Amino acid sequence: MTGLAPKARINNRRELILDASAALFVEKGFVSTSTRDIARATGMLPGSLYYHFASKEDLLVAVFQEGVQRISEGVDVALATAGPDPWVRLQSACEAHLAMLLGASNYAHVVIRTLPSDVPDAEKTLVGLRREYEARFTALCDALPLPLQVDRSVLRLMLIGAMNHTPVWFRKGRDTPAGLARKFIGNVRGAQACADASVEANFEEDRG
Amino acid sequence: MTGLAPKARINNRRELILDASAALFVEKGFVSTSTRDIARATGMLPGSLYYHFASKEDLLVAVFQEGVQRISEGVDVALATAGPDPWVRLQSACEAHLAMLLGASNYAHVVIRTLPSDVPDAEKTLVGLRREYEARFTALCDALPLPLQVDRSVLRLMLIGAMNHTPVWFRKGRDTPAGLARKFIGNVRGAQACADASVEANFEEDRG
DNA sequence: ACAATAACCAAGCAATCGTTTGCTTAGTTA
DNA sequence: TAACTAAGCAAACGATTGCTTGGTTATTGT
Repeated sequence: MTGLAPKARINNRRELILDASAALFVEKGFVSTSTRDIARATGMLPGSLYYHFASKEDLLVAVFQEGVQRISEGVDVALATAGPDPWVRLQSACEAHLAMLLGASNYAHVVIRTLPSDVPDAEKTLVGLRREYEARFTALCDALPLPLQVDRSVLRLMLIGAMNHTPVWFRKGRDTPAGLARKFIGNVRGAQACADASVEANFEEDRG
Repeated sequence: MTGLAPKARINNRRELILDASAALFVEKGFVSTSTRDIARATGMLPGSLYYHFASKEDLLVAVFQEGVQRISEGVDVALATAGPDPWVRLQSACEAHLAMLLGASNYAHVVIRTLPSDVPDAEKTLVGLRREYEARFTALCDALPLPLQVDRSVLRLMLIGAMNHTPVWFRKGRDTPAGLARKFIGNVRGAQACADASVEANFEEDRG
């Protein structure tokens, strides 16, 4: 009777709780979201949440984890069909990242909106999860054909900062994740752009 | 006896309260900072704060306002001695912005760390203040000699996003605001860099 | 049919929240 | 010295917070 895994009952509302929490965490932030808010959104009573999650912070960690997994999968899928060109690969990753961040999934948004230092007890966990994800961009930037004097680390952090700031100003309809990814990469291609300038003007248009 | 302005007593602790609040808002965020935290940090009792500020939100607005003013002044001063070159001017502005953000002044950090949507009642005020400041970068980016197809608005938002993300990863000693500004601008100079490549390799070193 | 348990409700706990109130003290002005 | 006020203390207000506890329902395997 090791019985750790709970047998799946028909209606497992765990996911419902996670969905509602993700939406609320995006809308009001973690600290400003009360367990009663979540309970109300799921049609339960506050205490009932604690059957599924040990604490409010555990709930955040679960949402955060799900967010990291989804955005990771999105990027990985994009990279799997991106071809060999380093710049195209980076742009594809950015497009997937932005699509997750600006699209319907609240989970990814929680990951970049939640400041780990706001949740001291879970800080290390969250930072670790995020770093694990961002390692993808480390690899992508290291693979770029860049002059030696370019600080790839700064380039990566620049891109990540720029992308994670988009939820503040993005307006659906005026921009698209694909369009932004193209402009972002275009802006940092730098010297490369001189050589092979308009080579992929057509590549950009068959997406988004 | 219109007497709206309070006569200055010797020890006006308003600034002390603002300083302590700014530090705490940076460390723990606005929502997670209690009025008791602020009171303890200033050596007062919680209620005494309300002699100086009508509400906790008003206190935030005051800190935010001070932050916007300081970072604006920093950028304006930098621009006043930056010369005519549009790229140099932009880089100087970025350097000043980063210096404020990563330096000793907590006020500037509050401005970029506080998500206005976390404070619904003061949201419009904060957004307005921030936009007024960021207008400087709109002008700077519009002045850049760029190919027509470059979206200056996205370039600006990219830079701002990248800069405002630096507090997350910046390590004093490993980087400097001036160094980062140089790298940031270098990364987005793009096609320009081909033409006048190493012209200002010496310009960068006499600062920071 | 029966025991087991997943899933939830109902109620309330102690702690903390932002804020208010009434009063005191120190300093200024007349 | 008397009137006034800036500044803050002491104490508590009602509301909200995350969470616990004990009981209830409904589904499940046997």
